[in-house]
Amino acid sequence: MEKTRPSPRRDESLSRERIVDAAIALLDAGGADGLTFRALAERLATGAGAIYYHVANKSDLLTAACDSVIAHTLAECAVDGSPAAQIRDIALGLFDAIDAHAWVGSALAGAPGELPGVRILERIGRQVDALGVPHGGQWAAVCALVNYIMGVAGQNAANSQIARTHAYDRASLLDAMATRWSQLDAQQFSFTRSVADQLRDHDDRADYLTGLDLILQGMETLYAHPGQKD
Amino acid sequence: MEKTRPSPRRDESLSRERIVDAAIALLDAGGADGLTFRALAERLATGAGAIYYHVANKSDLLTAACDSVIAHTLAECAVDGSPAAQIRDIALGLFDAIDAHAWVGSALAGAPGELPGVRILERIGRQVDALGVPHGGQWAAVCALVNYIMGVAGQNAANSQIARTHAYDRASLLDAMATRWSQLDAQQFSFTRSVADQLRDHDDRADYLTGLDLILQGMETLYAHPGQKD
DNA sequence: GTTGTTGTGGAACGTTGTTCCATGCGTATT
DNA sequence: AATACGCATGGAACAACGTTCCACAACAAC
Repeated sequence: MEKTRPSPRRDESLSRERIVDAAIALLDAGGADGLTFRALAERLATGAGAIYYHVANKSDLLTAACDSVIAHTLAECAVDGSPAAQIRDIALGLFDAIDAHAWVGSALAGAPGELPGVRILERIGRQVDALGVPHGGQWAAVCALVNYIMGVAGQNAANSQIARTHAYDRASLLDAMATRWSQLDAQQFSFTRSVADQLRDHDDRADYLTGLDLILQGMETLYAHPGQKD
Repeated sequence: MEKTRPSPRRDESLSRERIVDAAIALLDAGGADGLTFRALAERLATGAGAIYYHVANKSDLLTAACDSVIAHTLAECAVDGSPAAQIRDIALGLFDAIDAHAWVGSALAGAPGELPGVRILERIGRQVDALGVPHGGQWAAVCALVNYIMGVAGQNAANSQIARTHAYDRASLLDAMATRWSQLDAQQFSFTRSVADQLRDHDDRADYLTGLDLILQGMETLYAHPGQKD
């Protein structure tokens, strides 16, 4: 039986929601390392112990913050259009959300099977079903899409983590990486050197979409389905 | 000018290689949290300060340990067969390596653009080129493959991290997750519930390969190339 | 033997997540 | 109205971590 909250002592009393909101603010401002129980306590004008009454531990808090962002992101994705178009819309929405809140990437990667990840699985799974993929192949197909998205998310998270700790911007980070790549051994790393230049001014978002389309195309080809096109 | 090492004081003196090997042993035994400068110092019968003379910091050490595993793994992959077959071989080799040393997954994800990641990029890039993908599409294609592999790696790392801290084995972990999924709201999470059962006894490796083939198939379809089949 | 450099070991510092507990406030009971 | 109870709070304390620092040992060169 749910007991109605016995009217908090103040209107500004502590609550899981207020804690999660403050955590998101700290994470957005300081990256994954910006979330600290001490900073959180200060921002909420309380002690560290009080927070633990509403939140199990840091991992729990991080997952809750992540879930808040994911839920809001998915709520704003289109619910019409062809299945493939919806998948692209969801994937792009997630990309932009993770780009804006890089910590979401690592939080998502660190909490497999938890609510935020499940939300993504659900939304993509429905569209894969609508796409006509046979039941036997749905699990593998959805996993492929989700794993790809998570992989990109992880890379983005790591990149902006590095950018933050080194106080670089994205451009100089990529430039430094491209320079390092082009100094590699010519024989041992011929391919890497050949793409080092493209690294400098490539479009993350566009490449992301291209990769997504590769998977979607593979699904369409392998699970040949009746007619419906993008 | 390279100065020849002035003959170390002992044969069992400290060296970067010995440190990295000890780090790998600790990581294999205790997961990503098992690597500690104190534990490392104890195992090497020295102090923490001495280690810092050979290694810049923990991140540097972790990347070096990761690179050692990746380099050895890639060295054992087949160098014959069709490009697609070689890509599968490389991807499977990486999967097994990360399965055996789960910490490699997170180390790889946390060091984008560093040597271990570049090794993977290079090996896959060459095969994508051999596959007949036009130069303009190679970067995106390779990124798609690598991102997918990294996504799976991250998930595996997170899963075995959880399994370790909760002292679960893989089976009970998946079982607990499946149970949690099947208790979700029937309307809001219909797809997730429909695949919850498949979660219990699915084959990670097989699903991984299926996803990989999805991408390879997409590449074959989109970048239609002359003849060569798997 | 003396000097100088290359490595070494361990103490110390600042920061973190987490635990613990004395205390305050609100509600219910008498 | 006074008391008692329990939810919720704030902050002190603890163990562990990465990292820095420095006194000093081992070897090489002279």
